[in-house]
Amino acid sequence: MLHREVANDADIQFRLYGEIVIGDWTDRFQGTRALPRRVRDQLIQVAHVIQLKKGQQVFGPDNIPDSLLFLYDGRIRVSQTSENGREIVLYRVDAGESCVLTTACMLAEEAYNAEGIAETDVTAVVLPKPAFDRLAAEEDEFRNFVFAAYSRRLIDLLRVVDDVAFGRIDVRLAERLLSLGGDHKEISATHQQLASELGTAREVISRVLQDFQKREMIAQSRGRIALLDKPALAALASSD
Amino acid sequence: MLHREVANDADIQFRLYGEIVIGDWTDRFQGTRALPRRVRDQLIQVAHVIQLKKGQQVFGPDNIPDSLLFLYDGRIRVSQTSENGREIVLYRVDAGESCVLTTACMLAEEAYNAEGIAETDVTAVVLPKPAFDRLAAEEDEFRNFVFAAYSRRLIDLLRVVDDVAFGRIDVRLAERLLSLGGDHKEISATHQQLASELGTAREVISRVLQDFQKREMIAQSRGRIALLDKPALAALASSD
DNA sequence: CGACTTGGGTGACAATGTCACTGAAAGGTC
DNA sequence: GACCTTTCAGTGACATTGTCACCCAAGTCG
Repeated sequence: MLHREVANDADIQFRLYGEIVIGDWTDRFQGTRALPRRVRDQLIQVAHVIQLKKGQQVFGPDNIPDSLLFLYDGRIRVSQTSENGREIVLYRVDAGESCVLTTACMLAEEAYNAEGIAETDVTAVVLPKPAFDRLAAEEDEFRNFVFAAYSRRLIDLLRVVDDVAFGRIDVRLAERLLSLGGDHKEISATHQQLASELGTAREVISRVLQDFQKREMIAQSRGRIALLDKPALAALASSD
Repeated sequence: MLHREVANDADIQFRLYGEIVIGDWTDRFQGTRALPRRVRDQLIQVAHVIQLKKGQQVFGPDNIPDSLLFLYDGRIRVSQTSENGREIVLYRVDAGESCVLTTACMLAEEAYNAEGIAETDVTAVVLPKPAFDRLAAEEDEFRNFVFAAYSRRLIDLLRVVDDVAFGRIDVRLAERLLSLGGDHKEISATHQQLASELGTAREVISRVLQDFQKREMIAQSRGRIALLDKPALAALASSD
């Protein structure tokens, strides 16, 4: 334990005083992989790499970076919070994708209240706006990559609207439990966190989970949910 | 009346057999106005103008044009419909804006169930994808225009999510009544249409309007709503 | 006039959100 | 271990919103 803390301190030192070295990140993204070697080398020059700890804010209402973010490793959760504090997850940005929402705001010059949180430790490449502009102008591959990123987010949001406006809460919860669970049999999440996923209240989640438990689809303990009967959950989830 | 029908026929003939002539449309859009004269003349060559009657579908799940639409005149309502037939208006595209959602779908290669309806008679300029690509590559102004259009839609959708997930229905309805009314004192809309605006059910709208009526903020007759007390509606609308 | 279509009203009930409160579970301190 | 604090979850009462079934009124058209 002590050993681990020392290691962490060393990490931080490295982050503060040294250059973070990762492999050729331009290999990692569809939009940069296909570029000529010359351009990629330039990119590696002008962009810089940042690392964020799990839980750190990547962007938010008060913190709008004027650059494009390439997510090299990790995952970012983008969510929106209402005035009265309720929250809803809009989508997640996975490694290999870029986070266009910040650029969106820059261009539209309108306020919005979405924020991005590092859901895991994150390594990302920050591409300053001038470089972004130049690339978008000169490289077809890159431009299409960016357009596709925008498009994906638009589609994601259409889905969220559909779910929130027309979906049943039990169906949505079953769906989300499965997707959060992935291959695992257990999820580590509080009721409040699940409520924030779906944009509802904790009490609602508690009630629905009670119901799931009675039907023996899940088992609960503090902060954990065991997925006992995934097929049943899947059946419920697809009954929309 | 007969006279009018003849005129309409003539219109259609003109549309079918002649070129529709509108002024220099490139003057109408931020993204094209700033382009060099040479490019604008080329644009006018390759793009073609279409006219749609009020109520016609501009695009939909089964009808995805692979081109960018510039809305020269009129208004398009973009909405989404659930499986059980409920509908919600996502945003409106006004004259001078472009409709990027269709291009979004092309790029993301995913299905979605949004559709665009001409809310008035519409005149639009269709820019084929090759020309779009070339412009996006070569002209900064144009590229920024397109990015800005995407951004605006993203922001619009964030707003819809926020409203649907966290907003009260009476507040949202008051808001929408005012925005639909514009400068006028009266709105021509059925309860069902208002329900489709907000993604709710007709009965809900009926109830809330009854309430508004009791509070003397509006008066109702079949298919029409008179806005009697706009300040009161505005107060309610901004009490979110 | 009478049949038909469309728009709107209503009551009962279901689903979801809100509020106020309770107690249980985990961690830290002495 | 005993005590305290914080976080997490359960619960009942109630408000809001959505669903269903059905009715009636206003226009339309023969």
